[in-house]
Amino acid sequence: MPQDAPRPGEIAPNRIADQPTWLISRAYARSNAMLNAGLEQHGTGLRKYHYRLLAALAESGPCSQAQLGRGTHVDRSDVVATLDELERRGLVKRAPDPDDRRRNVVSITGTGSKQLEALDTVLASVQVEVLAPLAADDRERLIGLLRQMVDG
Amino acid sequence: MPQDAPRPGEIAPNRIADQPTWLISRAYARSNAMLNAGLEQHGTGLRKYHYRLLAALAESGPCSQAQLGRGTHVDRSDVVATLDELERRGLVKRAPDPDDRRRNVVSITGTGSKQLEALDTVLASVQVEVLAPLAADDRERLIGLLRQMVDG
DNA sequence: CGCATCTCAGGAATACTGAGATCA
DNA sequence: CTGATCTCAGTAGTCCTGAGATGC
Repeated sequence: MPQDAPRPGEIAPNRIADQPTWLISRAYARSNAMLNAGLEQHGTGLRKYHYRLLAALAESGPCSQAQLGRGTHVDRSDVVATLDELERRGLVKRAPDPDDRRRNVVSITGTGSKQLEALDTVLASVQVEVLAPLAADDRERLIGLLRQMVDG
Repeated sequence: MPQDAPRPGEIAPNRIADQPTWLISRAYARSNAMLNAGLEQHGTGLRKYHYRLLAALAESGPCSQAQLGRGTHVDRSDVVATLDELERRGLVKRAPDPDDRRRNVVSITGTGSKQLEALDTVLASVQVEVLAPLAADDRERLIGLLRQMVDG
């Protein structure tokens, strides 16, 4: 059981409570907890990195590991390990690129697409859960502001 | 050198790009990078946890380790290790609580307060940097929405 | 040559769990 | 006895770095 739930009358450092870095960190912890709970509920042992790579592959089609890493912000080193895992489960395939023999062409398999669909369903409800405290128009507003901040 | 900078024409998974969990994760990565850069520039080797505990102590006065952990969302186990480090540097003091002998009363020292002041200066500019891509009124809006999300 | 790609080995900070000893 | 506190030991996932081998 988590023993660190805030209590009435406990210290809550106002000095940092309004700092964007603090709020973003809190938002991330919250969002991540819900995301991990969703992934765990799915029960396949797949995690954030697996999902990111599968989603990118499904959307953009087969591509190299380097492209995959850049598009999903997964480090090149972790791409290798995550793809090892996905390949072991038969969710993706690696094949040498005949046009550039440095590269692997990674593609999602049929099994992988099915897994991804199931994951998408679970994670869509996580998105709703994350934004639940906000009114409908505030959700769009927050998304817009965040996108502006990370893109700019 | 980071090789994972996005390139024009590279895959950018739209399927997940508008998901709150993704945006929050991106925002956190960005904010955290700036925060860590600020802390490193300060050059004392102090990190997020050290700062959180120092800030909470300065604001709320001496308190127990459990209170400290709950107020700052630092795990009880990490509170111990972080306080060990802070105490070793003379930035905080631990003393047994005469009223409840299970507890330590933790307080910030003069040296600790000075360090905290310096950290506050550095980190204040990080806050500005994090919000830089947004217009002035959007910054307030984002802060309000985030607070609402993490509090609700 | 420089540069990109894939892989491996490993580090560092974050976040957490379980258990034991102590004490209210 | 129940439950809180402090401590220790250890784990897991995230994020990152350096270096080697290969190929453009």
